[in-house]
Amino acid sequence: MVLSRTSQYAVQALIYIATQPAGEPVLNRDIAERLNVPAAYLAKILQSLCKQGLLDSFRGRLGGFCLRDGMQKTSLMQVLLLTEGPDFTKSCILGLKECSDHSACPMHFKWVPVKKKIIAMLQEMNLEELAKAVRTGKYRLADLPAAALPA
Amino acid sequence: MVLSRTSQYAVQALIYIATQPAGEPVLNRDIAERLNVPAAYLAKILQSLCKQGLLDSFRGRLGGFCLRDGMQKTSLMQVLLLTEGPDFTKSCILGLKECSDHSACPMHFKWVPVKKKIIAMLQEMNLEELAKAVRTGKYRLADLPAAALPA
DNA sequence: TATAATTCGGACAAAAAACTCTTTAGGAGT
DNA sequence: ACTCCTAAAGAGTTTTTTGTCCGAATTATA
Repeated sequence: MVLSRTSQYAVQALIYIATQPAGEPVLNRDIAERLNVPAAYLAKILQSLCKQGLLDSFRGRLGGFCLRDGMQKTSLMQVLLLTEGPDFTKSCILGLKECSDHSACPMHFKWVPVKKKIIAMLQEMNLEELAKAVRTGKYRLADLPAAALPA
Repeated sequence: MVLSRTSQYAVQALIYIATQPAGEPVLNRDIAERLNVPAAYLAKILQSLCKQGLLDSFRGRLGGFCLRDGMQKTSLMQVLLLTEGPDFTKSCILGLKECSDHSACPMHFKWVPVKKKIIAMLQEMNLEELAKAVRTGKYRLADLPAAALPA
């Protein structure tokens, strides 16, 4: 019931970045502090998301990470396809290499409709919306009291 | 989308054991061959399931593993609670230690109903039923052609 | 131009998960 | 009693995931 830690950090960080004023780069260090996750590891994850086109990065003073233009509405599904790999939704729950309607594992026909629900849920949540809900104070992004929010 | 390999092996093995005549111990070696899974590793998993009360084991000639009496109807939920641990269903999808209706992560209220579907699915599937469906040839347990079945 | 602040890249380390090997112990058949 | 077949147990190995460290490249500003 479970995403890899890498995916969890990625989603948390992306939502956090989306809560911040667009165009102003956010420091890796600040994200890491705010989310209470290892900074050096988070940096790797963010760098990878840059290469994959979700984020822009800027070096030097006033540097940091921003959502790339037009990526505000990226769905969690798209994010997880990047962090978990393109087979994220494709694999058999019991690990069979071949498992389809035609030749199925014993869980297949119960699992497929549930998996569809999961996919639908992930597709209907996007960074902008989630960030908005976090900004209103409705939700917590980390195991810490909601941080003071920018005016 | 996603069980640990350990859980996958456990479920596959338990269903396989349930397909075999009750009371006749099944050899670890045979299960491993049938499922195409590392035998020594599978043995550890089965030993653990013994300690946890799901299986009985017998040493020496005519030894092997059987479902413990009365465990035929064990649900996949019960199995996964053993293999994935008791927090299997309890943890936050974003990894927050505290995440509840009262103080939620941004995915919480979308995730909870989906999680309920998953849990319901896992609770309504039990070893006996699954084994029966496999015995009829309806489903495959491994990436191999369905094995010849005992008369 | 110098400096401080940042990301980038690669190597490294630690921890967890997956898997193996070897030895011991127990039970069945002869 | 002896032998063979099995699981049990524990240590060890390999692979993957998670996490650290450090030096180099880049940029704003004084």
